[in-house]
Amino acid sequence: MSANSRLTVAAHALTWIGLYQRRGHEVATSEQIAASVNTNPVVIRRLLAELRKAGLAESQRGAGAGWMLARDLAAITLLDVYRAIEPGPVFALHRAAPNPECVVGHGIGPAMTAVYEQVEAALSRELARTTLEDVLRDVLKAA
Amino acid sequence: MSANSRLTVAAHALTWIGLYQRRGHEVATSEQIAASVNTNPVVIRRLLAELRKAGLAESQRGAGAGWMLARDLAAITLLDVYRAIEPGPVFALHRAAPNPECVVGHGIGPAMTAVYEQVEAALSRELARTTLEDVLRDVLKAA
DNA sequence: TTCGTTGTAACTTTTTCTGTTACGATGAAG
DNA sequence: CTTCATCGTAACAGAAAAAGTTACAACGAA
Repeated sequence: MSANSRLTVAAHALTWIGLYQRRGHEVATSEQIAASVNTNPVVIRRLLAELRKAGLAESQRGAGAGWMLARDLAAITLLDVYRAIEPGPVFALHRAAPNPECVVGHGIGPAMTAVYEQVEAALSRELARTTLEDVLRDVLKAA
Repeated sequence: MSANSRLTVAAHALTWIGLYQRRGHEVATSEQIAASVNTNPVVIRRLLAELRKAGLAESQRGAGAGWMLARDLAAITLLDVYRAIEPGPVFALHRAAPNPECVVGHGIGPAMTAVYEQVEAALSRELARTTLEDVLRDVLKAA
């Protein structure tokens, strides 16, 4: 599976902002966040832009600009983050449509789709069980 | 998510072999299977080679060669197939290690790993609930 | 010996994520 | 009303994996 790190980085960024704000700061810059994640600030801005569209983050422009949480860490689940940044499903059907004249080729798509929907539902239930507050608690416990 | 169709194609191939054998044939060739999946025979051979390593399929060489199931369709779950062809996890941690001097950068890896293990477990449970016999039944029902 | 099929290497194409550079837009501060 | 730090975003390069393709040696039943 060509796994990606988008959910990890998004959770990292939001958790970082949450902790930073909890320590009395107004806004966090993409450069600060990128320094913690160890990546390029543009990568962070792109991800946070998607999270803003989903109503999880907010940004200010101009001098003293930066990023804030739109809601408390406890009100953001990993499912919220996942849905904000991963539009596609985990499993895909055939790249090219299978032979419709073959019984299996004809029926396999709907059959697998039904299974994949159950899998996505289970995955969603699991991601919904953890909030970013839980993540931050684990992070601070490890320190 | 960079979804891939490997599980779909593998399930398709095994189900096709199962149905073909059930209709009285000894072996199925990669060319026949590829015609149903609508792909290149080498793609099928590569996938089936991995399934053979996992003990799900068998092959004969020489003239009249081809592929057979190593066990009945009812004894193969989608989890078996998934494990045979997908070595990696669904979610990845950071590509480059985050800043270890930052509290979040230091603790986020273990925290997310714990979550991802729960997610993979849920995904496995769900895939284990469906056998290829179930898939074939759905396929034939749709015909 | 023939011949159809597997086994596998090698290469190309496609796709997605990631990293990087560049620069206009914004808006608070002075 | 100028300055300047930061966002917003386009554009492109690089990396990695899946998928497609070609080629050919190895095999083994007939």
